[in-house]
Amino acid sequence: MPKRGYHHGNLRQALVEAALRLIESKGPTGFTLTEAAKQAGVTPAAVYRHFEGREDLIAEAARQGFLMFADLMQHAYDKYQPSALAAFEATGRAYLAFARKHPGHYIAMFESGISANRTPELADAAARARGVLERAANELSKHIPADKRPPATMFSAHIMAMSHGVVELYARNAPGTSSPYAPEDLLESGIGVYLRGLGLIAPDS
Amino acid sequence: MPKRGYHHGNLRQALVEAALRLIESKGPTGFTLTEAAKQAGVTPAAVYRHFEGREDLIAEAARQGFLMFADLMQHAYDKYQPSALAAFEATGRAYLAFARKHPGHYIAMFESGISANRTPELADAAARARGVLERAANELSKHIPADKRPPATMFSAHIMAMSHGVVELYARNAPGTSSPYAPEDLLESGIGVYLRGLGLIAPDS
DNA sequence: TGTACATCAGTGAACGCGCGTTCACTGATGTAC
DNA sequence: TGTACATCAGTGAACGCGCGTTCACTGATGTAC
Repeated sequence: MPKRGYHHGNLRQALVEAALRLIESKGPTGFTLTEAAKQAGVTPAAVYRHFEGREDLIAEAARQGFLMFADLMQHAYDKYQPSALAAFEATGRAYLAFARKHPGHYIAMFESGISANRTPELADAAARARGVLERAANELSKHIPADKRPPATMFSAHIMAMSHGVVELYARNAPGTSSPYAPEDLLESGIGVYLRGLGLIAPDS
Repeated sequence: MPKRGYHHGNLRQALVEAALRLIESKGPTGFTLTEAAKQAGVTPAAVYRHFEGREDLIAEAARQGFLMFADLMQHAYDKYQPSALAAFEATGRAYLAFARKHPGHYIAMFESGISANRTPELADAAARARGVLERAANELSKHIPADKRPPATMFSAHIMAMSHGVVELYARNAPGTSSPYAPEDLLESGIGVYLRGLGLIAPDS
């Protein structure tokens, strides 16, 4: 962390990290260019050497998030290969694990109001994450008879929806909204029922 | 709409409605006390005759939303009785219909950062909405053999998660994030697979 | 019906604040010779 | 190695803005007699 001297060293990334910390602790609304600059030990004006403005900084945080997200899911998937089922389930668990471990990134990606199509770089990163889950769904769906197989994109959309819903409704919020179930259990059991519905798990287990 | 004269007539509700319009068009972040007052044809200071402040106004909008939400789901449920299955599916459709028809309310309820436990009134309204879905889930789960029946609260949590996820990921956003599927189809098919997984729909249909 | 009065919903001016952004600048760093 | 110079990352002051909130006030409305 070369900070001595007039120049910062790696201000761009320091700003992204400060932004992530702020987004995590204050929500996307509470995040402020000025505050991020202050946390990075720099004047607000310095931010404009590295980003076009506030939104651009959030977008970069989101982009890095999508890349990590994709890597994490890919890694989980690979680890449980060659079982398409186990690998798929691991991918689902990785979804929630990412949201828990990197809430700042998650919020920047999904709750900041930044469109995933804001820049080509951001769109690419988002598509890469989506691609991991879709490939996992695609592999898994080969185990369903072709005539009763839903499209893999629909299938993965269902899983993303349930995962995102669990994160938003049950894994966020400190107090109060408590459900009696741990988010992990909720998601795991929900995906289990769903996969049983697709005939991928034996009906009685 | 009695507006003539010095007094407004029904400023409290006019402010809630202005807030809903603003939240819908600008997001929870874009919503402003000052702007809501202006839209209601009134000085910002007048708001404080009816609400404690900005958050309190949003909370009231959310409260009204939860009540409407509960009514809408209850109505859908009643309409398809006595078939527990049809009634449950109708309730799921009502979820999405509400989110689509009343985006301002939906955002105030789920995306504004207002805790559902902020006031007893708000908590009651939220609990009432949750209760409708849980009763529907409970009725339906009676059709599952007791030994392989998941708790109705978990069951309804799964459905809420998937519904909320579909709303957030596929039913919001004007451009870009387009999935190839209509949110209604996505949710209906997702719930269908899920219910099949519970053994509530014949495995081959 | 008419008058006196209490209530209280809304006014308007003011506040302090932190925001995002701009600008001309400065001085540390890296490079060419 | 030493000097001259170009680059460019960060400064600091300033901007205009709209925010949420407060306050003493005013005047329309409703009520008692």
